[in-house]
Amino acid sequence: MATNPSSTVVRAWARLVKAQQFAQGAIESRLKAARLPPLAWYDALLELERPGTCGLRPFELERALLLSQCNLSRLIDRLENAGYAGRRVYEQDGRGQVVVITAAGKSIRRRMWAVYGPAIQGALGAHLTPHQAAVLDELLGAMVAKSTAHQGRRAPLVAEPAPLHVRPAAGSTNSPTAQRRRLRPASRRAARRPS
Amino acid sequence: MATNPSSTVVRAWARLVKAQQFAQGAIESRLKAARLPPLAWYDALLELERPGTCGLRPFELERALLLSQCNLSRLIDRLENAGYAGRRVYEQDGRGQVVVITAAGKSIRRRMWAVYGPAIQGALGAHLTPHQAAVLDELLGAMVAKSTAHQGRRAPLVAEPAPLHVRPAAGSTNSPTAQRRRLRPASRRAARRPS
DNA sequence: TTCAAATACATGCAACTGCAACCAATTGGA
DNA sequence: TCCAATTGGTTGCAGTTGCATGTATTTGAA
Repeated sequence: MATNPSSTVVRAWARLVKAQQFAQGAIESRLKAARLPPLAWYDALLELERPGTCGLRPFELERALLLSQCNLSRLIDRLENAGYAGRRVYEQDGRGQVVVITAAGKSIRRRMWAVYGPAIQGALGAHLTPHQAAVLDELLGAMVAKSTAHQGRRAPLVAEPAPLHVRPAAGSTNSPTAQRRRLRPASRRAARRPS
Repeated sequence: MATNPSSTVVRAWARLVKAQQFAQGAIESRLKAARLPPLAWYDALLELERPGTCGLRPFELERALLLSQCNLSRLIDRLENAGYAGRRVYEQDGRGQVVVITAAGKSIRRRMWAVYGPAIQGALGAHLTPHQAAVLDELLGAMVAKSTAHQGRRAPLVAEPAPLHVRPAAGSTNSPTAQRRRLRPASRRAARRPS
């Protein structure tokens, strides 16, 4: 376990970092140029839209997004201030919450995908043949799976990144079952339009 | 160019992000546990140690490390405050500087590698066969090369991540040719031990 | 029943990042 | 020669992250 990596593994690691930084930089700057929210918002909104309309507990989002608890809490703040998500009390456990996506959240996610999708293609897809993409996908998938299973000290991580990106998401915007029992501190930061 | 990516490419992208985050998190936390500086310091010190003892201009480091200029300036501040690097005036151009690594910098880089190397192996190498590692390395290398060549609007990026990691680095710590003409503002932030 | 431990989430603080603005030296015409 | 444009680097500010801590609720065992 404490052995040194081969030079191939080291080079692969260096390139993994560079490739990710490069692609993320390009994507992030395209979103910014379109005056859209950052990537992290998209990921969160996508997760929230995924499981029907029931919403997600913050700690579930935390694992799905690989975020620390405190940062997730503040990300939800921002989404809430922007009107893209809302907090509901979790009836079965007074400590807990359920985070739900709003209609505006669904809308902005779709608008982001219109930029995000082509940006992925430009940063990754354009440089790979379909076969290369499949091989890369397989290798990285195996790595992620082993990482989460093996040394999964932080969190189990979401099982699959999953390709879902545009979906009807049948159901009403607000869950009628959540009765809004008022959330605890509620001393949230002042709202700021993401403009 | 504005086309949508295949679902395979999207999944590969999602996994690229997860794999990188996971590995980086694991590595970073191992360094922290060993009370060593963060990864970014290592990368910078490695670049500084690479080209003989002549040092590097900040804008060269900027491209090598994929950092913005303002952030690099502050990273150099931190390295300087920690005693791991120094600024020298660039005689041929009064605006410019040359950043050089100190003996302490070389020493800490080696101590970091003792943790960093095994951490790479644990986060990446342990999950890949040698053949898989070679394939991943190839694919990512091609991607990085195409990215930098194609839409290289930010910077040319370093040609090769290069495996060099433990090296004699023959030469004195301080270049005897730099005459220390005093650097401009010099109103640096107060030194803080990285401890 | 009661209370310590665990869980779910929030927040103060320091550090780090990106953006925009800035200053100084150099270059390149007119 | 002179001055506008460019290049090299720094800094103020606002926003984001990590760490440690705090608070409310629930669980579990005596």
